[in-house]
Amino acid sequence: MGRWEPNARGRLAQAALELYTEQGYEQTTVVEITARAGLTERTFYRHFADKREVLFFGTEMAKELLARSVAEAPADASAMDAVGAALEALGAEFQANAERVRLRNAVVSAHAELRERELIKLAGLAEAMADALRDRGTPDPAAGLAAETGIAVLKVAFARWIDDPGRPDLPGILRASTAELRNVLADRTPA
Amino acid sequence: MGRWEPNARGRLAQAALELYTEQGYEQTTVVEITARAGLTERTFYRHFADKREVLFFGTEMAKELLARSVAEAPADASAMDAVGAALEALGAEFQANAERVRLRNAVVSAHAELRERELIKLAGLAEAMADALRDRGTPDPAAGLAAETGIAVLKVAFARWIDDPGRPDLPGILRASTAELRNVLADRTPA
DNA sequence: CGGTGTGATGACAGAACCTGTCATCACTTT
DNA sequence: AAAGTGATGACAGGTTCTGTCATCACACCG
Repeated sequence: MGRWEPNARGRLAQAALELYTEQGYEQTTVVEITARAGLTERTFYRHFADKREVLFFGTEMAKELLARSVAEAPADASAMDAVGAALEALGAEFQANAERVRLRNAVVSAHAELRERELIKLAGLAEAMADALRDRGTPDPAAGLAAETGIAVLKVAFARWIDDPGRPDLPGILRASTAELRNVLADRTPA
Repeated sequence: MGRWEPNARGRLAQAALELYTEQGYEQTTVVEITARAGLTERTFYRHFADKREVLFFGTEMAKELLARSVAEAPADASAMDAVGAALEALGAEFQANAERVRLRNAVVSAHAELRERELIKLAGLAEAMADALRDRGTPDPAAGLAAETGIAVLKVAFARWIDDPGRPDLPGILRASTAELRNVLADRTPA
């Protein structure tokens, strides 16, 4: 449907990531982004709530993936096992797009503003998992605890995945981190 | 030492909390805050990095309290026990200033911008605990996991404390939540 | 006692972010 | 062919935040 070039949203996101990477987030103005995408500043704000949001396109998809994975876990799986399965599904997705994920992460982690936005998105993911757990019968506060703890594991595992390009198996790191956490909680800190 | 009225920083923080409470965060401009404090806009930004930061005065103190509590935990305490002790110390502090904490929380939780800032502060608290754990010999990734998980417990327990004014014992809620988490991780979801 | 810092503040300009509002225009529907 | 729709452009304007220079009380120093 288009009098105009198609996919304005995608063009804006693409232009933004390029410019943020090329010359830095703070050095890039919204006008520059829209100029590269062949649009005007006002239109940028019709597609994205603010200058940060353009980098968090995929969050909604991640949320759905986590919620669906929790919902589809075997009925006899524990809450934490359902969360673990969801995390591994998301980890596999990250790994399948490793290059883009790493590039985006480099931009985000370099700017406090963007890290803040990332954290609230992660909180949203936790909330989605908690809701899905409650739907399958997990009571409170266990649902919230399992979900928040899952995000804590995701943070730690993701950081290790980023730091160690030689170990590309993110789902494996997630599984290992969860196991490690069980040890930590069980009071047997490993050597 | 002053040609000017003393404690400009405190006056600004006080005026800001008042105005945010009276008329809302978004409806309050920095100029209004400085007018009430008898200063100019430019001076506000000499004391606080931005309009949000003025609400996060106490974070540095909380960070020190957590780090100190972890460091001072018995040498034979596990990582998670040290984290638990630190959380309870912070919880006691919150409870001792319950009114102010609740008031501030009402403002923060009503605005996404402020929740973002809160989350990055919480991440800073986790980092401080992780550092303190490493100092006392906890290896990675256990240190990061224990710290991040501790913050996850804090979030859940704090929310319960806020939601249920009839149950004022935050340290107790923290201890119970940690115990509950051990159950969740041990795969025995309670009735 | 007078000169010279020093440090916090004021004054002012200006860039960038974000919003409200109305006009435009191709395409669709009736 | 007329009316409707939806995305975009154009423009004005408020707010946040920064850079820069001036001011002024106090401290220190000779």
